[in-house]
Amino acid sequence: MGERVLPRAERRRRTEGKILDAARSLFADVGYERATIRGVAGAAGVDPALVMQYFGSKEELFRHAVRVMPAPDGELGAEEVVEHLLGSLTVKMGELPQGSLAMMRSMLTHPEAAASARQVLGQQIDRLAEALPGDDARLRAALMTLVMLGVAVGHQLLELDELRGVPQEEIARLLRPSLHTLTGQDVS
Amino acid sequence: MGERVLPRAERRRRTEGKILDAARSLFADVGYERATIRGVAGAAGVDPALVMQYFGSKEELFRHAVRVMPAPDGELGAEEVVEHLLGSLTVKMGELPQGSLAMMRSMLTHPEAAASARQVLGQQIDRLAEALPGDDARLRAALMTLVMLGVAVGHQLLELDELRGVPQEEIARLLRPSLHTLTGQDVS
DNA sequence: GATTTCACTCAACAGTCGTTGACTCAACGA
DNA sequence: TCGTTGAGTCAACGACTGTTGAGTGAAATC
Repeated sequence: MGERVLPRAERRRRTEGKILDAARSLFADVGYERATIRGVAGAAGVDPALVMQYFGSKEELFRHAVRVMPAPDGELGAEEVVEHLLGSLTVKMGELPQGSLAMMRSMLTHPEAAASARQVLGQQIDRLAEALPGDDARLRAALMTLVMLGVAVGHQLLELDELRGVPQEEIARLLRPSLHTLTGQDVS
Repeated sequence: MGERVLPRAERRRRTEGKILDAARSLFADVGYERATIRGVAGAAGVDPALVMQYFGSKEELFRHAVRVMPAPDGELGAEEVVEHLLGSLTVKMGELPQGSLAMMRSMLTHPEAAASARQVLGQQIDRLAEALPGDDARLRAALMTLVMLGVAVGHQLLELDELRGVPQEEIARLLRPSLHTLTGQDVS
């Protein structure tokens, strides 16, 4: 057939990619503890020993699988912060990168995933807080972040019937006022 | 010492209780998959085989540990629904019953815990929805429930620094307007 | 007081897991 | 062309898991 002979470096790259894809998918589906090296290797069409040879350990494989981008930041106004959050919802409802899903799926049971989640949420909170007025900005930023986390968990991981098939625009529309009141813009 | 001789039935009851307490605590701390029968038995000061003899299997033990009360319902107005939610937050911030914590901890990785969580959240949503006006009441009820879930997860399970030591009244105060806008009371 | 019941323990089985070392064979450099 | 590198496989080890069956001794029953 069209079986081209690939140079070694390229072949290595592709195999590593297949393993990482399989790992991300499995971690996202069943979480860290239920995902097995054998399962990942099987899904990638590869021997389990190869996974170990490439990534060293299951922990390290997980670490590579959930590597998360450092969030490109720019100065935002308090107003557009809400839209940015709702935008991240849009991406969350569609195809949230499987690496993030894997991290979220495991964050309640795998200590390292929990630490990673704390870090990601923490810098999200930091970004929000410095765009919000008031001295309890951090607390309100944390609550806004957790609102989004709750919705993402309910939709992506628990797959609640009430959110199934609901267009993200409608969720964003309903959530917008709630997030807006948390910005502390309006005087009480 | 004061070692009274207990009748068999009473002794059995106490031992089962110790096992269930240990199970709830361990399930809540590390989740279903990382909790072991040996760990539960050790914490209860009992042989692992006894846990099996009493509860049949690890699954059954978990089922008994997370048994949740059927939520005593009464007809509520749309207004007081928010206060009821915030009240459940109060209990969530303090000592949410360990059984519920165990269920929450495991809901992302253990399929049966996920099903249980879906059921509990579902009936919570139902209660809310029938107290809310509008035809998208169920969706708004689901979002309100997920808001609370997100806060509970962030505080109880992830233990975010931003929420550590924050009195529940302040969280309730900040969350109240957000939940209120989700009731759909105000015209747009 | 003899017998039965039952709470509880001990030791082991069988399966699965992460991990490892020796091995095969094709691509590479000289 | 020949030795070397490295991608990939195979079989196994040791640890840990849920689970089980036989066994022990004290409380319950007669």
